[in-house]
Amino acid sequence: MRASLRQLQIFEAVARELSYTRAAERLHLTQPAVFTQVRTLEEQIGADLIERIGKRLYLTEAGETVRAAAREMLGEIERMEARLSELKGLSAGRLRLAAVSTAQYDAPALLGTFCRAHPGIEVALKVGNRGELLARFAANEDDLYILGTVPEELDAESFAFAENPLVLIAPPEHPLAKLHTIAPAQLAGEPFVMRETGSGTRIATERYLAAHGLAPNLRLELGANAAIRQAVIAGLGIAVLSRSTVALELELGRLVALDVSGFPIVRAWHVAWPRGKRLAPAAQAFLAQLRGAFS
DNA sequence: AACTTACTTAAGTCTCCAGC
DNA sequence: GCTGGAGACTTAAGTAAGTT
Repeated sequence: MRASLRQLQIFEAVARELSYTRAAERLHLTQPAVFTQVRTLEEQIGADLIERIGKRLYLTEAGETVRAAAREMLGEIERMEARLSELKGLSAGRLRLAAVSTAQYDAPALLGTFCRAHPGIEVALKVGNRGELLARFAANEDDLYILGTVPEELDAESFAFAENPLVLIAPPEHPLAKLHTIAPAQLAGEPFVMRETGSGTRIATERYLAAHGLAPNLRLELGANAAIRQAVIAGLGIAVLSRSTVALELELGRLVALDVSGFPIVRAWHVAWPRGKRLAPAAQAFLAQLRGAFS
């Protein structure tokens, strides 16, 4: 048998996703490439590993066996790489970082500083919404996670490393735009554009409104901060967003930050990792940089 | 019935490497 | 240094199943 490590790696991804397309996305390949690799592996092994019933894929018994073996081998290789990079210190290694989408405006600057200080370290940044990030956390897919607040029920170690002020934005022609020290009660009935339930800024907005006895008037729910920004510019409502998300629009005057008491809501960015996780030198160095930046 | 999604196949490109 | 084969990948076109 001449199965290659690459074939096993690709097969493992397909077995995990039960989809050639999703495995291809995960591996940054095209779907036919993934398909042919798995087909070649099957030919090498001389057995079908995957069967298709209708549109769904299933692992055969041989597939389950190969998958278990592939996981062990790939895990062993990962441990070997980790040990080797420890031996090499910070001259080599990998930092896998995941950040909530709101942080995507702040994260690159942090990474830039880190990459200049440690050019031998390969850095991967995944950006997703809060739910996606927590799923990745649960699956232990990254070294460190950057998010607004760390859920209490999460078994994580964390610390705050930067301020994250949330501003209340409106288009410049909005009646409240010219006013100063606006009372929260004047927001009653204002239509809001918000992120999906469970997002950090959504939670902060609802908490603020509730604290002032206001019921949220949700006009539009959008899944991305950029979309919310455009909706507010278009006059569909007002919104609470991280200041870094709208810094450029505020500067250009396409949006204004309303001077409502209580705003900006000052929150902090947190970095988190699974409690007890043995962090690689690269991750430890990144944490040290973050600690240095805020203190 | 038309459309969308997902898998399959064929043909071709690119890169690496052994052998001359 | 050149050449040809192998391996890994992409593009393009096609088919089948599920959805609207």
